[in-house]
Amino acid sequence: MKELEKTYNPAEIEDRLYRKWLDGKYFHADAARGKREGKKPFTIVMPPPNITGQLHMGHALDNTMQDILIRYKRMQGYEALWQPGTDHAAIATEVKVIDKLKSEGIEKHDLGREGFLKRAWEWKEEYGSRIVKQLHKLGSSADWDRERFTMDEGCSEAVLEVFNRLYEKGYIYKGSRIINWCPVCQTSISDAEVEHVEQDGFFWHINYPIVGEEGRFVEIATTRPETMLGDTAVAVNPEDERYRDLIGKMLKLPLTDREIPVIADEYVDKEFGTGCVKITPAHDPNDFEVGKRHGLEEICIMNDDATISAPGKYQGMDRYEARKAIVEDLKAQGLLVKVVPHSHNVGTHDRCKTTVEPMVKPQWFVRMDEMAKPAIEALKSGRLKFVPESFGKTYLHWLEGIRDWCISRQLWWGHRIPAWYCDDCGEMTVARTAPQACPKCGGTHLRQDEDTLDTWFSSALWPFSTLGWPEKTPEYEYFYPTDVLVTGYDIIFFWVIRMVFSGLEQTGKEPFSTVLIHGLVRDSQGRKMSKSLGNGIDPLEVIDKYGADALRMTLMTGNAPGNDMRFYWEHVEASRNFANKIWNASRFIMMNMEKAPAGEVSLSDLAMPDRWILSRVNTLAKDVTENMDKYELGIALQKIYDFIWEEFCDWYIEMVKPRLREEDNTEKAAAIWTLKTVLIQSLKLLHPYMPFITEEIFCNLQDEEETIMVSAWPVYRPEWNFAGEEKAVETIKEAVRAIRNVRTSMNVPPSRKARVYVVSEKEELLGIFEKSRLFFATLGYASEVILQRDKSGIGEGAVSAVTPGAVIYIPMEELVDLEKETERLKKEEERLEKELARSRGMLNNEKFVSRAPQAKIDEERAKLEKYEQMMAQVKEHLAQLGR
RNA sequence: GGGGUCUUAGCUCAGCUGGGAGAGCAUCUGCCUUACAAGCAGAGGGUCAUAGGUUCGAGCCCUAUAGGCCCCACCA
Repeated sequence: MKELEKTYNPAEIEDRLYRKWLDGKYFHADAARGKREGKKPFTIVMPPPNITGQLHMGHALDNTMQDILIRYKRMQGYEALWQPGTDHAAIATEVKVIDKLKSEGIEKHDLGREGFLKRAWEWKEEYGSRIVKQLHKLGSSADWDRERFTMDEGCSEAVLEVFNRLYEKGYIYKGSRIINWCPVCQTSISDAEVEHVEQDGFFWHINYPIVGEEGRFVEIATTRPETMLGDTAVAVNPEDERYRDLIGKMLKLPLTDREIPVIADEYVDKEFGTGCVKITPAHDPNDFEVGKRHGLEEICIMNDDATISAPGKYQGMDRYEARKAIVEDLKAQGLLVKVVPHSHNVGTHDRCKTTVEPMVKPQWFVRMDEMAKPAIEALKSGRLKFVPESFGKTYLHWLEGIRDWCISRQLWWGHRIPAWYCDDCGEMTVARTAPQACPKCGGTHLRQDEDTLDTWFSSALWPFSTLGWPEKTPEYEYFYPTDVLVTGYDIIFFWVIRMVFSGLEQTGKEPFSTVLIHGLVRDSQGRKMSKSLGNGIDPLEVIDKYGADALRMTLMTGNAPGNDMRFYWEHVEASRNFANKIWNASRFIMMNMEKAPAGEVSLSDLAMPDRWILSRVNTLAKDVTENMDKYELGIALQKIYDFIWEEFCDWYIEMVKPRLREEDNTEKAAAIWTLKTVLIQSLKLLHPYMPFITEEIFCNLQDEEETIMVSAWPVYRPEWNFAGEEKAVETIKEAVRAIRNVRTSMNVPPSRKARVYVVSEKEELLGIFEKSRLFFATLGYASEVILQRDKSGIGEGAVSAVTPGAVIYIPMEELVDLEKETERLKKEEERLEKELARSRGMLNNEKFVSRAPQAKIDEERAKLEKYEQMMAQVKEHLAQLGR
């Protein structure tokens, strides 16, 4: 045991302790050891941060929650594995690397695929570990020895295996379908990556002339006039009387020399627009479907960069430029009927915010219908559950309406699609390894597909690929399926759902049983933290200034699952203050431990307050455990906070001080033993939340254990339950509060001590005060405590305070202000009156008495009795004062 | 259009299976009481959005309404 510094200095402590934990291998989980020692596994896979990423508040919250759960379970004796790793983040990384190359004056395509990938790997080596180091600063107790990367050998192996299996099963196919194309990133993206943004635009009403009927037109309305170059029909609703005669007629497509038919399709809403819709199968997902139904030609009119490819005057123009030109030309030809302002949802690429261009391209897809079913069943059966539950609905809703997943990306950084094409016969071969020759014609000129896989394809396998799957490794056997997945609600679609169906399909099991969802950390004004706004708070800055424990505590207090929270520096300060509080309480306790009398202390030696606090911390352990098991991390923390600050520091330590000043005796020894014991219990309960400060104090406090990290989690002990003492101490506390209250209202300074009379007819109650005499006097600023059965000898100038079962008198001759005293008593009378009315109302209600649980009724009766007693006392006093 | 969620003290938020409304910060009043002024002791402050309903009893459950936020969706 050594002395602590006078003020808590996190910076000095945190790095040292983290190093110690790493060196001690405390984060390491081991399947063999777990099995050998008969421990139950507990596993969390860390959502792999992008290698492009820097630690932000979202990571800090996400990882704090995981660390809390892992540390908790580890202390409970589980073989707790927190599996970390990083994600190659296909698009994000590719963009970064391209930017870096540009700054060197190099274009991606100048380097070629090989050269580019070499640079990308270099980039990964340089920056990929940055975020991992930042997670260390947070105190994350992940098993870093097992750190994985979505593109490492094992994970790539898993990707190959899954791709092949799904292909063999017919769940992966290649096809020319309409997909979302990002003209800036020059790649296809999945539906989940499209963000719909409300934009102000226009409805252009355009007349399409009817062939052979001079002067007759069909008026269509469109928000995207430029796509008319790719129109291959105009559709009306078959039920629409207005246009029935038009069906089958041909229209002259303005600005082109093409003629297109009028077709009938249910898709058209009679009520919307003009009831006539131009159909552009190659550039609109709905039109694509209509086109398929009617066998329409798909005319692609755009290049990959969204410039017009259709031959003619618009060729080469950007899509918006072309829009302008086309509108002008239509106007010139008198075909533009009107322009109506119209706001509508526009699909944008979530990463770069570019407006997505629907395009028909050959891409790879995963069929979702079959795999969605078991994923839906997993939730419905309860094998998979969300916390909070409401997110289960989001999950179901998405799965029930799921469409095939476009998994091919026109990027270089990622897992290359394992398909090879024969130059000789055109045969396509999907395989686990590059085929030597074409299986059909035997040709040896094989080219691998140029595309790579959606980055989420590999993340979807993360819970098992990181454990060695498809090999049946000891880790996979022991730790899989994992237990909890912790993540934000914003990536349920991207990731959680895909992990669930992948896990079910490949391993036959849900990859985890619980999904713990948290919200966003917003700025103090409630805005999302973002780079563009510049309102982000850097978690590392918070750690530097206040320590990781304070940051963690800030993120966890008052945070309920799924709810967003706001970040305030004031909250960090409050957390820091709490750390300081514990620090100083510990300092005080250790100071006294040095002066502790020798000898063993047994439970029977404990005084009333000792038993009280021991009983309280015992209950706390039980409550906190229950809350944590229900993932109510914020509630558990609040309880720990309240216990340490109020019950332990403000009450117990103060109660014990007088005893600590005495000569060595059993009572003093008992106090010191209790202080130490309760502190240790508290530190353990707090450790998952504030790992550093608890470890530092724990290690200075005792010599038996090397770390709090793997010390035993407090469990409820029946022998520490002292219900009688709990009640007794509550009585004393009420009396103390009453005294303080009276004194404050009389403006009596604490330095002025006074005699305190406790008057009660109850022997038992006087007995409690007798036992508490010493600390009661200190807490109540008493020069002397006098216990008696009646009011004799107290004199006139005494103020009084009514507590249940006893009345307290404090002689304050010259300080007594009759007016104030009366006022105080009247107020008390009023309060009691209300309570009595409430209580009597309940008990006089026959239905309450007949239907409420007996315990509730008894409780209420006891209260009534108590209030009646107190009321009688108050009235008596008022009478004495002549009021 | 569908779904979710929120509305509780001046501010930010908790409130577990329904049983006397809580915390932090802020405000006010006293205190440097030898662990802590990053502290101690007190105090004020809430028709729990509104209206119905269920119940002996509702901040909590049900219905509707208003407002905020979010997600999903193919109305061109």
